[in-house]
Amino acid sequence: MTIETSNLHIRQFSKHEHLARAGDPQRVVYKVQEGWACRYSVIPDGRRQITAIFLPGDFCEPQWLLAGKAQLPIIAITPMTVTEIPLENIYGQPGKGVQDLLGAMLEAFNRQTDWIVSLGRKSAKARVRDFLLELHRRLKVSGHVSAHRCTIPLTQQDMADVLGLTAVHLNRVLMDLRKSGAISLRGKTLSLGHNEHVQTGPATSGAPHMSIQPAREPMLA
Amino acid sequence: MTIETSNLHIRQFSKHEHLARAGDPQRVVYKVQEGWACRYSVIPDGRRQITAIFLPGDFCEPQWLLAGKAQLPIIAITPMTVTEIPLENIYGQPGKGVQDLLGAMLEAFNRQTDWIVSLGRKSAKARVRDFLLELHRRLKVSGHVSAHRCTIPLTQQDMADVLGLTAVHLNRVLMDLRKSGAISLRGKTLSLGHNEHVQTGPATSGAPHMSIQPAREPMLA
DNA sequence: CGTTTAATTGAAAACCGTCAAAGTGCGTGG
DNA sequence: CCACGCACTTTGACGGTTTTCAATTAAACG
Repeated sequence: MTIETSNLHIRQFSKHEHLARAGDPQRVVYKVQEGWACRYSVIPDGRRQITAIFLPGDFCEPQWLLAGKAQLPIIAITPMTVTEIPLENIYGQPGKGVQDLLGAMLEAFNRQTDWIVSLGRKSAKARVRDFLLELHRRLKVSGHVSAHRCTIPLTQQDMADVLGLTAVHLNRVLMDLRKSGAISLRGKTLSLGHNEHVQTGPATSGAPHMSIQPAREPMLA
Repeated sequence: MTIETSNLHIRQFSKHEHLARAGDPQRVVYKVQEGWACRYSVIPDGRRQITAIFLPGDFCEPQWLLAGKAQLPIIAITPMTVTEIPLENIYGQPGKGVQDLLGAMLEAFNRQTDWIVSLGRKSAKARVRDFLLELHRRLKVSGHVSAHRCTIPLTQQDMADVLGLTAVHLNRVLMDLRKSGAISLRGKTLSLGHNEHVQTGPATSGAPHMSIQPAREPMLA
């Protein structure tokens, strides 16, 4: 359902509804207002790998501007509210709109690079810890978090599919982290002990407020 | 060393020389003419994860156009010849140059998504097989390959660092693949049995000749 | 409340890493 | 030309991590 509100198309998705399916032509990009979504692929044996998580404030997905279609399906993890950003209107004026999207694409790119490092070289425990800390960090930006506590609407199967683990093993790691103190996820509530903001790893995603840094002149000025 | 040849800056790198270091401002993007390079990160315990491989014909790295700097180091795997593409000259005219770079960035993005799936959900054997097949496929584009044979200048440690494995285990998988027939890497020579061109997996990287598919009008027309 | 979905636990096996050593190839210098 | 050094590959034995299969408990939802 689409509603026009002062030049802003608002749209809702219900839990487990697809925002896009593989190959769908996309003439809009979504900006998430409320709720979580993810991009995933399913391999032949039926297992799933989640390859991106979309939180409030995120664009979904910037690269649709370039590709004109969704390569992979996006599904809502919770009920969602999004605004639609039409791509047609953006071509003519290569200004702030395009710049924002390309900057967001760069962020997403760097986040993927970090996940390759995580999946390739970190233990299950470190992956889980870093993932939860990253979620907490990203949620801060949109104010969905108090100092040491936030809500994670993912099931353990969802997290396992992000982290390249089985749900059973993820569960064991979560228990382990609880006993180790510091990080505990009970139900949907994530609690961080103190001193959990320390640098745990992202090499590229960098500072919370990363933006485009042109070599000389701003691109597309 | 930089040589001017009809408006084309040619540059050489020797084996193991860095094309860029973490944080380096970049006012150019390279186009690889000869040789291989890779992007990597090193985690605190000293282990390395390679997050991109650059082959002849590839841009290294398109996202420098947006970021204006290298987030991660790039190192030459073999001696290399590259041409420099200055970014300043490209800003003014948002034409083919920018479009090529953004298209290449999209390809790199999709390739990273595929590697997340591979690292997260495939066995070591499938990862190695798919990686070697992908290299063969990519080398075809630049004609560095005969039908069922090509040269892979990577050491087994390099490949292990791409695939998130130890060099010892990678070696065992390679032996296993040789005995299983079909795929064998001996020295630097990769030989494919017949019928190894079948679809093994990439969900997003798509057809060899992927290009930007605008939703309506070409972006930056 | 009953039904469904998600979380938790246990035991066994498969997969992959670690450590240590030996073998191979290749270029450099004597 | 040969000997040496060096980097890379290969092998074995062992241990740890993660998966698999199966069952049970707890929580969420009508």
